[in-house]
Amino acid sequence: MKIDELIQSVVLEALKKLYDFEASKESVQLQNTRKDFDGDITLVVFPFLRYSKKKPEDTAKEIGEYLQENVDEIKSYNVVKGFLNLEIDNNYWLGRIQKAWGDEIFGHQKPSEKQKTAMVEYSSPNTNKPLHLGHIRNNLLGYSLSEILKANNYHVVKTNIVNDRGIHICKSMLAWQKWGNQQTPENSGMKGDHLVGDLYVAFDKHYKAEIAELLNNGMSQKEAEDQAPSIQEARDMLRKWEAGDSEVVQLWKTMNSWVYEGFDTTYKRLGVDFDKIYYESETYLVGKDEVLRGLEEGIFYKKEDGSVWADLTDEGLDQKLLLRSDGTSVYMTQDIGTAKMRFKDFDIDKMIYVVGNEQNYHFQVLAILLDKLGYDWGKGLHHFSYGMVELPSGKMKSREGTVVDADDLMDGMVDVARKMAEELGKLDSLTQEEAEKTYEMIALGALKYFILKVDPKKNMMFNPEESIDFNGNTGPFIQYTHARIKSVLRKAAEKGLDIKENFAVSPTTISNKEKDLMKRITQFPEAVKEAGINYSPAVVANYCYELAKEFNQFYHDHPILTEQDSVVRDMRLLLSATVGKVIKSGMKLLGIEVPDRM
RNA sequence: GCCCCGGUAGCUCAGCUGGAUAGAGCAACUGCCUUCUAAGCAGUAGGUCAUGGGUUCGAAUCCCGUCCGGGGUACCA
Repeated sequence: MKIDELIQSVVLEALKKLYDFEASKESVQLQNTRKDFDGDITLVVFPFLRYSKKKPEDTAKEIGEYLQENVDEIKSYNVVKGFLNLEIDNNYWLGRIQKAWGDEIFGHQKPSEKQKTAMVEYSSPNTNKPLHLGHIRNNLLGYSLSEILKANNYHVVKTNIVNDRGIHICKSMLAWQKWGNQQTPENSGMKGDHLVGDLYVAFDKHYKAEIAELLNNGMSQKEAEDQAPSIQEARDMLRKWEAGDSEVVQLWKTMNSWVYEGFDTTYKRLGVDFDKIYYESETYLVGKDEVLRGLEEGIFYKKEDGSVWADLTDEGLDQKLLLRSDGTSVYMTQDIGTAKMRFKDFDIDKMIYVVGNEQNYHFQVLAILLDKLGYDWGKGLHHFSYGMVELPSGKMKSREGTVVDADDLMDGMVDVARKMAEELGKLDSLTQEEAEKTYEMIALGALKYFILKVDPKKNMMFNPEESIDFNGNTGPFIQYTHARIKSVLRKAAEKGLDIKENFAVSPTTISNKEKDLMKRITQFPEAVKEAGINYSPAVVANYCYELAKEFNQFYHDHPILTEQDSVVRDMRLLLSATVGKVIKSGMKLLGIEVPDRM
């Protein structure tokens, strides 16, 4: 039994014996003792005063006395106001570390029979432009959340819904036909998604020019936007696509394949992947059928112009469009179809959508609509709503060219990592190839940690000039700590020293810093669990940082290999090895690799 | 207008379901490499937790108002 559970139950016992009161588990508030006080675990006694009818100090003292007598691990206690600080025997912490080192899956829950299936949708790009910083946050969160859920005994299916059809891709296709000069990724050397993205921008440029001309000729803004030849042609192309025009469909397939190749490269570099990919072109008709069924069954209604709507005023919401008057489907229609297909394809217990908070309303409505359509899982959909990434210049806007491109960003960070490492002369002993691999690892580590350490729910600021940091509370700091540990372990191996798990030390030879570090390690499973419950990779990120920081403090003033007392040396070696293992394991949950040297 | 989210040090962020004197990093200043990796460690300075009320033994945390910022809001996704 873990020490806090034990203390909790003995506290309940004490309350019964001392004050004849049956308290609830929840009323026993245990927390880690603050650094400025003596002790390891603190019991807050304020809630018990009404039963003890004594002063806080006296109540704490009585409970403290009882605990010390009945819990072997409690060495001593002290009372400060209403806080009962308990000091735990050092050997207890050492025992936990010895156990943790031997535990293959320390921090993870054992996979069990009654594993639930969670499907996590993330990434969800449009196929008309390359991935940018906003997608990066999405991808990193989705991937990390999946890893964290796996560690919490979920069977996870990572999925991606690719928005591969619609007016946006037609715009790029049209631009290619008119101004593409037969360019392909092969003959231009361009990454496919960038090539298509540039065409999209080219379309927008021409379109804008046409609008300007029409405005000059006295047309209204709205009319001009509607009448411009480019947009007319794009719409025409979309109609042809929906009609299955072979030439259009062929071009569509070709250009999408360029984009997918580009995406794959970016995904691979980011270290994310998917178990199942859905394409909107394959789900939108399913959604349309569902909407039409809803219409027949009187769940939805049709307006005079032919458009189909849902009335959500009973739910305190508005009317929601489901099919346009021309019969074409909207985003909501497609999402209904995708959801239905997923629940048909998999035995899903928990469907999680990793989508930005700007779509909170959309997912609220989606859940209600699916529920109305008779799907009992509808209300159970979970929108993992994360905040936006803001730039110093404000919000990112594709058309205004203020986006930070994902590939460019990664390239830039690798450059900085390389420069930094060269200045420090850190990787001179490595081969060129090994060094490049390490730069990549550090750059990605910096980027991923920077994004994941922030509470997902909150908007965050990213300054491309300043946010690239490798010191302090950063990924590379944690990676560096791991490399340091590995270095010590290599030297230990050279000296023929093994990591021993079973040994006893005199409790007094464990320093405060060593104990702090041991306590921190034991908190890893709680951090993983909390991250799973709250859907928050940030919990794991911040834990890893605290652990690394504490290790560095320990490392600074505790010799390991040069320690004369062999038992103390073994303990420090074990402690270091365990920290290294936990850092690696924790960072893996964030999708961050850690190097053995840097 | 209405709905949702946020406001903590100059900047970027922690602060768990209310608990002790509000924590990190960056930036600034000061020390520490003949000893296991200085991408490190130690220290100084920096705060009316937007603001006004309320709830209670106790509020950055919960409730209400105000101000500021962001997002959404019936044929974009």
